[in-house]
Amino acid sequence: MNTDLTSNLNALNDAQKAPTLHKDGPLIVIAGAGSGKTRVLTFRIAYLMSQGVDPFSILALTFTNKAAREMKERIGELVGASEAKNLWMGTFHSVFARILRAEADKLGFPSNFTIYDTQDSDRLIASIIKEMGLDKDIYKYKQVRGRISAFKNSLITVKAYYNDPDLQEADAMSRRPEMGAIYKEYVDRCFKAGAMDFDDLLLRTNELLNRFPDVLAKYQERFRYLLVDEYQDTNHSQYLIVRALADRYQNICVVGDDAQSIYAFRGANINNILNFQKDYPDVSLYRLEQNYRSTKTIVNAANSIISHNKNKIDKVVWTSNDQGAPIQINRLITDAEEGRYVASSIFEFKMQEQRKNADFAILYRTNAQSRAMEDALRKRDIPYRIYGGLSFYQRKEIKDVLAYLRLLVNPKDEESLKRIINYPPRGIGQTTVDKLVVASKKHNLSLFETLDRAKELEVPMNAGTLTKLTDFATMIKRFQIENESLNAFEITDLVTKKIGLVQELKKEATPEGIARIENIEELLNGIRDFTEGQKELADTTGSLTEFLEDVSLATDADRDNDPNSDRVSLMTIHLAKGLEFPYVYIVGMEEDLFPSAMSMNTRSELEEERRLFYVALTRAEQRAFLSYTLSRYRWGKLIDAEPSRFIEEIDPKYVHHIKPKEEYHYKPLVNTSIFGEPAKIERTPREKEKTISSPTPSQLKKLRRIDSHESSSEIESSIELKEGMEVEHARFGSGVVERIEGDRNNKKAVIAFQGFGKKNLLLRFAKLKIK
DNA sequence: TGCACCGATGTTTTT
DNA sequence: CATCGGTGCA
Repeated sequence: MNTDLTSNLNALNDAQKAPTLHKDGPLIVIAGAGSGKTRVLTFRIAYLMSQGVDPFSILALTFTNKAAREMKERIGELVGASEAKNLWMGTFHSVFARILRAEADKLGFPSNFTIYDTQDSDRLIASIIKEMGLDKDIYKYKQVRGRISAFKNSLITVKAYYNDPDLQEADAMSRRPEMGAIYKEYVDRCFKAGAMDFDDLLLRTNELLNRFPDVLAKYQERFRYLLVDEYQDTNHSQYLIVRALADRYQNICVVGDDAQSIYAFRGANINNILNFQKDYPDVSLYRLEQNYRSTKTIVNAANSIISHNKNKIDKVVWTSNDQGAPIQINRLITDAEEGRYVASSIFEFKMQEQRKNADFAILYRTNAQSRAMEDALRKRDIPYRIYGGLSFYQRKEIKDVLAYLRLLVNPKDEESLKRIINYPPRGIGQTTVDKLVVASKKHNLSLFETLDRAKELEVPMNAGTLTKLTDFATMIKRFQIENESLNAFEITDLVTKKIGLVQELKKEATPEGIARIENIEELLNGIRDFTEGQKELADTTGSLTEFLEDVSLATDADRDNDPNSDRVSLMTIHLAKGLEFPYVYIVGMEEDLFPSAMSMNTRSELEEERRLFYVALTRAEQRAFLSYTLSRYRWGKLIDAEPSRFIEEIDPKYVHHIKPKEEYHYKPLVNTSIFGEPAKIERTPREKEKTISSPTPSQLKKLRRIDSHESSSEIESSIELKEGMEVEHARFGSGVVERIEGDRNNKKAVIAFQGFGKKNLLLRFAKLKIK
């Protein structure tokens, strides 16, 4: 065995070593948060390779592409990068998209099939509803899409739907008797367009493995060792794929934590992990319960939260780490103030404890909450990076360019065609498109083919329009020919130049237009990097098809161009899974927001929200901060809020309620630290709530007005401080200015405080009072 | 057919 | 508060 590997293996604890060294046969690792789950997976793969297992026969399914990449890197460090390269690692979606490309013809799909994203699906469903003449208020496309997605994830095909009277009745009962018809039309249209949506990538893989035993056998042979990370978040469709592939050799290793199952809304079935032992009677079960990540306070507080759930595997996560600081709970008036509090707090910790920006994360339940945080961070010049939300590839201008590329790779792609047929405007309007759709149905041709042959098919339209159609078709066909001899970057460059999109945006000369041009340039850079990167890999060609697949399955977290830059991370709790940060702020701890109003109807929904909170809290290594507001902007209106029930569920011995300082709001010129005196806690937060005077509605209005003004810190920046001055700091008490350095916004002062020693404070933000 | 404007409408979470 | 779809006019 590689000596590096041996010495590294010795660094594992016994509980980690056991599953790592388990060679053949099924095993399940129930791993508590922060217990070294990823380590076990990486070492296990490295160990298998050291035992002579061919890397080509190992398939590891991870939850994100990023996780796969990082794991591959770490394995590369253990066994050598060239060997590690041959491992198959990725998300279910990306791995099986590749397999489906190779086998597409068996299912009647072109090998360069398009992957429809959620937006494509929505548009298609909306147009089907419209074409069928259904009431769009009853058939809401998002609900319909959700229903179809649920069917697919449970492997209910159109045929199965029609064979199941219960399903049909359920839809009829909810006044949607045409659900099956929409489902059928949607599937047909996707097929005709040579397109698969996200769910199809799994459903069609199942179809492939079920219908073609030889194909199944091929991949069973190929992937003799299977590893699945985050197994608690697999849905039924994924579960069946794994079971089918593992059936022959039973070398299946799944790792997960039932307490961190947070994807039920997209079909994840927690029973997959709860019942794993039933599926594989010979299974070895390993538990990792020692947490290496967090303080005792955080681990125990998290345990106290999850104990409120009924449906779980019993385990005790523990740690030998220090006790650590209590979890701070802050009450703020508005969401804007919450942002300011977080920014101030981060700032103070940076100064006092010499922390980097990257040591901090702000986690929230919904993407919309990021705005208040961004505003506050910007005001304090704290660099940050947002993950998720509207991802780069979902921006309009990017989707427009990509639509051209998708269309020339797969001319049957109806959604892409509709998107760009008149963008930039070329005089082909809705009426024409509608006529083409009708004709394409009549002749059973794709939309592009119909358009291309509009004349011979005698689609009724005037000569001018016909010419425009021909011009468009000619342009696309020219791109197709060019594409044969160009790589992904060159063809994209050509297309963006030829369609005149950039010129169009330049003409606008608006800030948004400029930003869009920059985005398109960034896209081009991204494609160049991609083609360069692919040159080194033997099994790929750097073709447009591959790039488009990468793009459609990439998440924003994958597009991290400078992972080393020092920034505060902002993301939803869902995206934070698997990550860790020294300091974690969990904001918006309010009823109806977290837990979400949509998830309080059933016990299981509420339990999932609670697991989500568990995930959030266990991201923290050293300190966690919770905050809630009394009112927050939602749909542009100020809504009253109530503290989340989850706050009360934490064992009170681990929390510390920060007493709200009203002066902070009423007199922004007075320098008060947001960290006031520790509140004495004998009561639950909700009881306490009553004793602390809540602002009256008119006061609230006044607060809001102050709130919308400049933050107090900016006003303070004008204070002229000189050496030798005596000052008062809300936290450090009184002190003497020893030295002033820096200029303008970055003016700093070294101040000797009594009892706290010397501190270097940035004047712009330090809350100082001159004595 | 294209564009500017208006009102309705909706927000969980993501591959 | 955004975005979307619909409407009405050039």
